[in-house]
Amino acid sequence: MTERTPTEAARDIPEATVARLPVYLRALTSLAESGTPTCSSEELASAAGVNSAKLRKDLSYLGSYGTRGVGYDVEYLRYQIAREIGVTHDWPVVIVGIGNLGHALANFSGFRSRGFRVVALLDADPGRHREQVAGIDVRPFSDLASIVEEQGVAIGVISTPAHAAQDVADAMVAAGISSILNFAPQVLAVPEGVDVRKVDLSIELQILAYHQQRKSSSAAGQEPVALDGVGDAGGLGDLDGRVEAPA
Amino acid sequence: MTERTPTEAARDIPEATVARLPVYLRALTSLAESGTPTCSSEELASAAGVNSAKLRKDLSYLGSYGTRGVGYDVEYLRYQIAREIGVTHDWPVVIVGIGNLGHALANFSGFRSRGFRVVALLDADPGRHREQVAGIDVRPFSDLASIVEEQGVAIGVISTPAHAAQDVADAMVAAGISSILNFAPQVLAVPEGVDVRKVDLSIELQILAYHQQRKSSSAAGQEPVALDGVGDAGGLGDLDGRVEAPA
DNA sequence: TAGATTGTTAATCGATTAACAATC
DNA sequence: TAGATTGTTAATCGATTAACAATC
Repeated sequence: MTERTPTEAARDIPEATVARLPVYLRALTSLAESGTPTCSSEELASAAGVNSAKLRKDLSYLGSYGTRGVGYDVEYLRYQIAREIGVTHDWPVVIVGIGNLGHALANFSGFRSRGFRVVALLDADPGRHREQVAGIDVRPFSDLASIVEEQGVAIGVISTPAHAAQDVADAMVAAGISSILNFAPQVLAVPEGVDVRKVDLSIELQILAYHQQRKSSSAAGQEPVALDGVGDAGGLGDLDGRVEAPA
Repeated sequence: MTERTPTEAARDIPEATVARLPVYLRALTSLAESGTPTCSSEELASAAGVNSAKLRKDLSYLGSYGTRGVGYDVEYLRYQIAREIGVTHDWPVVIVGIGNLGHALANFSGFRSRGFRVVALLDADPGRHREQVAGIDVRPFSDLASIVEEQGVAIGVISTPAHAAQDVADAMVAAGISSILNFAPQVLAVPEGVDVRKVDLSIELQILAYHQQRKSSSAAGQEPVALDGVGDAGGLGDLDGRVEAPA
């Protein structure tokens, strides 16, 4: 809880709201492209996939940008949100780990169009240093520090295998990066003040599987297949107390 | 809100807990691989990147799988969590949209190793139907329904461009899929009972940018700025002073 | 037994939601 | 003015956390 000066105060946007602002931004961009000059909280909420009470509450943390009885000016609100998020200017980004996923990320147009500029692709494997990906040279990982300094990079993306991720994170932090997007399935330890967000594909699928399992009353899928080695972890007591009551 | 029979009752695991179970599972797998037979809540929590109170509270929703004074049996707890999530058996999965990201997903080993089996890759572009990706034929999108039926697919992954995503989702739902992992930057409308999780790369970066902006005193990603140098955050009305309510 | 650690309680914190007064 | 819609309030719900009694 850092103290704020009165001038910039009033500024404590809840995390849940911060996470939705980019969704609103996208919805507004879409409305703007279709030529809609104005929208109600109901319309915008629906385009963003939330309810209107939540939308209005969220927007209220930014200020009063609507007009009662009328709604919101699409362009105006869009700009205000973009400014709040910080995407009114360019953010240079480095991507470390240029395997399949790194390739996809480097080519991802959604970054560029939202103010994120990929300034370097790094990989520890010298075999990849001859490649170009998305028109950008793949360079040695050891170039990280100089690139970060020269280009003022604050955001790094990790798309290496899990075993390399912590080392990469350490190097990023040492180089001055303080925001990391981590795609490696690995918990990262970072110092206070460094933000890490993780995107974990297999975790997302597992969450879906959990709910799916409950929907299909355990029926759906196939037959239970033993998890390597773990199969009889519980032996008899296996489903002991819990006795599922499945099919 | 489905009614539960008494035998399988007691089963209402909070969403926040469900989302962490896969993290615990991974940490336990890692401990198991390193030959650790037993661990305390403190150790496991640290490996999973949460505090131990939260871990114990989470595990308490599953049952009492630990031993006071001792800790948890790694293999046993691992099996219990795997069973709870539903990854003790195989989940057939289809991926629709085999561009850069679809390629990466098809090749992602983390799926396979966690019980997700990619049974088909689909793309609407006939130009891609000759390809093989990760050893799997790319087939026409129109094959979706028959594949879902034949293979009992319950989970679908969408990695198409945004404009195609809703149509793909509709087709998936019509075919009988009721869990969708959506990578397209598009809000999906689906009927009650269908679960959608979204992974949105540019939203993640925007959330990082928001916090980064506040860390680096609002200035564009320029100055590296000391990590704890947040004290000065805001400079001097730097952000055109947050002078809200601009009429 | 003495030491260790779980499982649970209760307090706190943060997020969601419905309702409505303010006001365009 | 009358109708519409915001911004805010207050109630509710869910998640986190510290503390500790239970118990191995």
